[in-house]
Amino acid sequence: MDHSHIDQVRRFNRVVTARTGALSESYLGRGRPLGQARVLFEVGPDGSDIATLRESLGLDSGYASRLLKALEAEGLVTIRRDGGDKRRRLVTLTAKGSSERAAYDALSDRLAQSMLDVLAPTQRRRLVDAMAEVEALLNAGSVTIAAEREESSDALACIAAYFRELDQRFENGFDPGKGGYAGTPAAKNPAGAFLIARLHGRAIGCGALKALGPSTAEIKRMWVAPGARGLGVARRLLAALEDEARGLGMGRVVLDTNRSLVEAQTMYRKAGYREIARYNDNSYADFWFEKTLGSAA
Amino acid sequence: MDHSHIDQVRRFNRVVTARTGALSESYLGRGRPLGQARVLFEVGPDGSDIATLRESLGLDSGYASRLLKALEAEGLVTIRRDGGDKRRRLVTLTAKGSSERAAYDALSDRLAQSMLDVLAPTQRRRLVDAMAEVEALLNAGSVTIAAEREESSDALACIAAYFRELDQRFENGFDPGKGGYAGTPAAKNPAGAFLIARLHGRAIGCGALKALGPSTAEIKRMWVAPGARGLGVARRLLAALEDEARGLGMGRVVLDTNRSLVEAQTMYRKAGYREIARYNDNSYADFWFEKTLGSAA
DNA sequence: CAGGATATCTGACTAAAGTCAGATAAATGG
DNA sequence: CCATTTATCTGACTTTAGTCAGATATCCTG
Repeated sequence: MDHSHIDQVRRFNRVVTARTGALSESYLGRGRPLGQARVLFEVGPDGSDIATLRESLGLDSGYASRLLKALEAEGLVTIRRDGGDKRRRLVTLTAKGSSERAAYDALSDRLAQSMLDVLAPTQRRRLVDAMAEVEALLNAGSVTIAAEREESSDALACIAAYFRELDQRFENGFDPGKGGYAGTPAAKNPAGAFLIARLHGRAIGCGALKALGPSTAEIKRMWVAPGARGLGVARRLLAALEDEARGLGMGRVVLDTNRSLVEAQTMYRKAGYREIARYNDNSYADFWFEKTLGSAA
Repeated sequence: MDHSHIDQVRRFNRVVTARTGALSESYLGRGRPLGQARVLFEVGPDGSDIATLRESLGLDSGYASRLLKALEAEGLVTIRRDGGDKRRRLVTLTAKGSSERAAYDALSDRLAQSMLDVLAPTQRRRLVDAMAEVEALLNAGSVTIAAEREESSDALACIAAYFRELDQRFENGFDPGKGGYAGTPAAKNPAGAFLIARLHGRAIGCGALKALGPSTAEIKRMWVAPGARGLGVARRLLAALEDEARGLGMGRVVLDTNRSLVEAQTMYRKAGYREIARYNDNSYADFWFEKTLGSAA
């Protein structure tokens, strides 16, 4: 890889950590160790249970217990049994705790503010836009893709969102029941797969594989949530589906698409797909593609 | 200010600190406390004196002393007297120290690498570009502007760079001795000022103020280093010069500029300057501007 | 209902980070 | 040359962060 890229990233890391490190320091200004401040903040306005806190902050059980006890002694939180599972304990902020938390919140705001303050409106806009871009692309690195059951609630939600989008984008709308579209669900078709892309646990995309014959699989239901587009998730989903197909011994994948999904067609071509003749009777399809799979990626 | 901007900055801070926090953790992987690792890294390939280390890492003198002693005991650095000032001590890496430092360097590289790895080339480019933008704009906040002596070496270097640039950009070149350009140096003209813009100590821009009469000052030698453009430094320099003029009791500032400096003209107009008739015999000038100064900004 | 799993707490630690008040030696400024 | 300042070191601390091995109470499963 180009080393100038790495240098830029390192320069970025240096500058940004110097800036954001100021936040931890300003937190200390309230006379409370950082650990306690972080817990107080993480409890949040609606409270939380200890297990969730430990999970999200990565704390040892003993350590968490002591931090909370310190906050309780200061009168910032109250800890009580969970009504359902009596082993669990729920943490909620007292009035005093809420106002302390609000103070930390204000400090975070002030730091953010101070990054923008010195800039003119034009530069401010540019900074915010660039930050959004960095954030999105860094998050892209945390996107995981894994096979899941097609009947899971996340899978169904993805498919529903996908259908909804098709209905909006196709010239004459879209009805999953019509047009010879409905395929055999993967459950009834063992030689298939359903992949879900997740970002921090949230499902943000999906794609399905369905066997058409002994050596050909069809890719269907490729969808990426609008907020996660432009991050290469679709490209990765496609590659993962091809890997699945390869794993099932398939030598070729095909897919169809509608003329209104222009970005998809561009992506398919870039991924090595080439247009072929109609291979099914899906009345929503305008283009058909295929790709021959090599033995390895 | 728009709160959505603040929210974006805070989201950015969260995501980025989570990512860069990984660096500290990976540093711990070499079995040495972070404090020691940071000192070892900061010593750098060419060595450093203790005072500089303390300054840049913000360490207490006792703490620094102990950290260095630990590194010395491990055989990673040697500490010896400064030849000149014998109170000072110089720290240099041993061969072993250099290779340890290189290992930390490689860890930083690997972290940077890992941020890029998962992305496709297109997204990689976008991330690097956005990072460069964020870095530059955050640095813009650290730019300081202060009056300095016009004869200081940094001031002279700025002016030299400015003249060199004019020579390149003007259609027929530029010679500071010719064309009625040379003004009375500020030193001989008490009612004036010379401002330098600095980023982390480095001079990155300048601007001078020279009295033309009891209530009119001229702005000259406005220059910003090419690498620091687009950050609003010129705008801030201009505003600072106007403040200086105001402080000197001036009610009006004027300036001249060459037709090839298009961005400058745009900036002047945006800052409230309006074009006036020729007021001097500078043969390099094509446009003349003035601005009436209110009592407060 | 027995036996294991879970959620939390307690006590007993350790290491790291950092602070503070001198002590020492060299430099600097009148 | 004397008083100050500066650069560093030493010893004696404190606080924070974090770990680990039980102890306890509750829940879940067969």
